[in-house]
Amino acid sequence: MDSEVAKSHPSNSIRRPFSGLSCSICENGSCLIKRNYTALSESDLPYEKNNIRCKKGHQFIMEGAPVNGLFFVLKGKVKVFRTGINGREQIVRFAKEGEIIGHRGFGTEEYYSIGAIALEDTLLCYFSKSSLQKALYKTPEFTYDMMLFYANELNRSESKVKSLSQMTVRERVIDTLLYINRKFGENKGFLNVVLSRKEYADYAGTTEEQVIRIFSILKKEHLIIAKGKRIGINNIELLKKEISEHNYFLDS
Amino acid sequence: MDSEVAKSHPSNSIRRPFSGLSCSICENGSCLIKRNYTALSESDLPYEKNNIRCKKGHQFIMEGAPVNGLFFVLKGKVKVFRTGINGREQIVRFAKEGEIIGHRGFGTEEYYSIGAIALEDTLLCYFSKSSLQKALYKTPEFTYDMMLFYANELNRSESKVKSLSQMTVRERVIDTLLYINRKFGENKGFLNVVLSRKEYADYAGTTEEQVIRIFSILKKEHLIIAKGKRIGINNIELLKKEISEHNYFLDS
DNA sequence: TATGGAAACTGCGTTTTTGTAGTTTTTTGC
DNA sequence: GCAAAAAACTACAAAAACGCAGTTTCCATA
Repeated sequence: MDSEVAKSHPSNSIRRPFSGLSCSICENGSCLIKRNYTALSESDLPYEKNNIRCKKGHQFIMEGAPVNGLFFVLKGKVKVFRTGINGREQIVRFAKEGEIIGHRGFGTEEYYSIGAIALEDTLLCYFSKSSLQKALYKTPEFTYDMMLFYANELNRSESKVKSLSQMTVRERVIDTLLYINRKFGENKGFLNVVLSRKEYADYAGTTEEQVIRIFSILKKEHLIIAKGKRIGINNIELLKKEISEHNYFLDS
Repeated sequence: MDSEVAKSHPSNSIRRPFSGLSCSICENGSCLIKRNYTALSESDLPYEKNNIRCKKGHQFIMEGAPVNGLFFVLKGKVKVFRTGINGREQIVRFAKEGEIIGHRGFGTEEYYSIGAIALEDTLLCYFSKSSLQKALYKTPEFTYDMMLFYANELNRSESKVKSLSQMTVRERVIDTLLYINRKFGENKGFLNVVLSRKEYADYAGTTEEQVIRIFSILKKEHLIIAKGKRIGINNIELLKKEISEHNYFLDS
């Protein structure tokens, strides 16, 4: 399967770099990287010894720290944020198993412009900048995939620019709920991740009180349900319809 | 010089793809592409016959049109936008000589999510998707540069997300003025591009009236001057200072 | 340089969003 | 399971942003 994907190279299929890295392999201590890229040998993209286990709440990337490489999420959930005006937190995105963290700093910046915190116990794999550059240099397929990955992230980011500049707060909160739903899915009728109202606000670009107010209204309208911190989406079709004019970008 | 840049390949220097294409060459009819990428031959990235001359106000990319390639701005100024809610226009970015237009659609989308209009008489060079993919496939350096270019755009876009979600309208308008100043520069004390108040608003994510109101205030505070549509920045240090907490990303 | 149309401007009322402060509910650690 | 702490909630007041409608200024063109 891997080789088949690799062969189809210059294509428009959305394929995430590192999609060939399998979690189970790294979990059992000795890590052999299952590769998409047949041209890569062990020495090109060596497995770095420091697989990192993060407890819930641990911040493993600090804003402003020098960029030495990037993280690959093997297992768990992560929030990526930056600190804004008056220390107000801006959540850039959420990440789960199979995604890359810290790639924004890879291109041109010397220091991380974001911080990253584990939302639950999380297993990470770390790749140094130098080993990545070696791999990129040697493997056009890999570089091409990285390019597409960035292009995709750019689309998602621009979609957010649009929503922030044109949607009402209510719409942005709904948009956030749908994003979380796409990203983490549901479990027994509730979103498969527990976030505080403030975290919803920090992603939606508003305040905690606004989120609380709008959640209250949505509950009265039977569009969502809330049991404490756990939120469930009752009528996803109506929610989608409400923001359908605004073509939000699918980012599962 | 070109070959020296090309040799330094896996580096973090910000180098725009196509930076080796020189405007003067294309202007005189017969176009020989001056290349950064020594590995590329004429057949890899052929010069497409349709160099396009756009009159001021001409829209050369329509939203929703199929993506067949991308445009390289040889000369002139362009605004890139998308139409949002209630037909409200959202200006995504401005582009000048040496920049790429339509690259967002290149990655994974089949249709342009943006439109592009020439702000003045503009000369464009068009590259088809297929010839680009061939060139990308063959030339890791080129792909790497494209990757960095996307990474850069991503940073700029995320910076905008931050400003939209955390700045006041006044701050966003100032931010826009500084962006225009960085992008197009000044000429005899005035910004080197003429935009309507509505265009400033569409970039800042607010309304025409707000821009007018804030321009009035800034004039009274002697921070800017306005002679009709032409805007000049009087005290750039104070303006920068006002939004200095918010690390806006330099995008010249 | 006169003129018609477009853009810029202003004041004011309305709506939306935010902030404060105090109460209730939920979560967490022992 | 209990108590303390944290988070969620509510009502109200304040601030920010918006939209309309009418006026003035600018600018391209005849």
